[in-house]
Amino acid sequence: MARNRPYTCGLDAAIDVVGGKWKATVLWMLEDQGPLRFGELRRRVPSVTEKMLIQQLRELEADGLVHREAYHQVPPKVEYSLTDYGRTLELALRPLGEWGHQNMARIEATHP
Amino acid sequence: MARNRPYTCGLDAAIDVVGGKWKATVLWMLEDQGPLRFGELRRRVPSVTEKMLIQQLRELEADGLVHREAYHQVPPKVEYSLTDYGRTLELALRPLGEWGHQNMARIEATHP
DNA sequence: CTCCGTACTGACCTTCTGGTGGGTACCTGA
DNA sequence: TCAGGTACCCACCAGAAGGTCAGTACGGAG
Repeated sequence: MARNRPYTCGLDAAIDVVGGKWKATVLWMLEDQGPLRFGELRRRVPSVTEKMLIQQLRELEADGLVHREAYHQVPPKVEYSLTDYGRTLELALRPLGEWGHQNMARIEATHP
Repeated sequence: MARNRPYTCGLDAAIDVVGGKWKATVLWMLEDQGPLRFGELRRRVPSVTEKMLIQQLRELEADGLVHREAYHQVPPKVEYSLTDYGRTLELALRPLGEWGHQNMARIEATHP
């Protein structure tokens, strides 16, 4: 995402954090469906590529929104979950998600 | 913004609409400071370029979020304001804006 | 002994966003 | 006559975001 510092308002900052193409979806999934393994997450967001999903997860992890738990097994197993901080973001995103849900038809119609 | 249809959740759709670099700020300004002329808007969002501001306004207008009122005068005068639909979006964005405001220090620290 | 599944990594390429620097038309005031 | 202010438009370009395709390590199944 294009950085825009210093932020003129909280909205800038928030969009900076959650503006990646898949981040909101990942946050949503992790809140909605509990901790998920990498592969599970991937299967739930069908059109995302592995590289993209990893990239977004790494960024979310670096921002402290997502926790990564690796189990040292073979085959490898890694679980992703929301941190408390991540949960506060998800909460703040709810109204926006509902807005999008309610207006989806209109958005699809007017938005190129 | 990168389109992501069909949307997997309302959040996708909403971010698609509001994800432009300056859109949230413009929405915010128009709600907060009433109808504004092009030049006023420009002065309130200092780092935006004219081209970008116009582009974002056009898109917001096409999405039905912003109303454009041109007065046929010389020198030209154009006023931008939120539509009712735009106001509902602004409302849905509030919690996110507050989240960003409250966590701005953390965001600036952890976010590259 | 080769193939499968897991969770990645890296090189490379394409698409899109945002930025620069020019130009337009019109009237006003100096 | 000529600069100044308004609200734009257009061609071009740089860099970031996103995508494709290949490859890695490890053990178990066949």
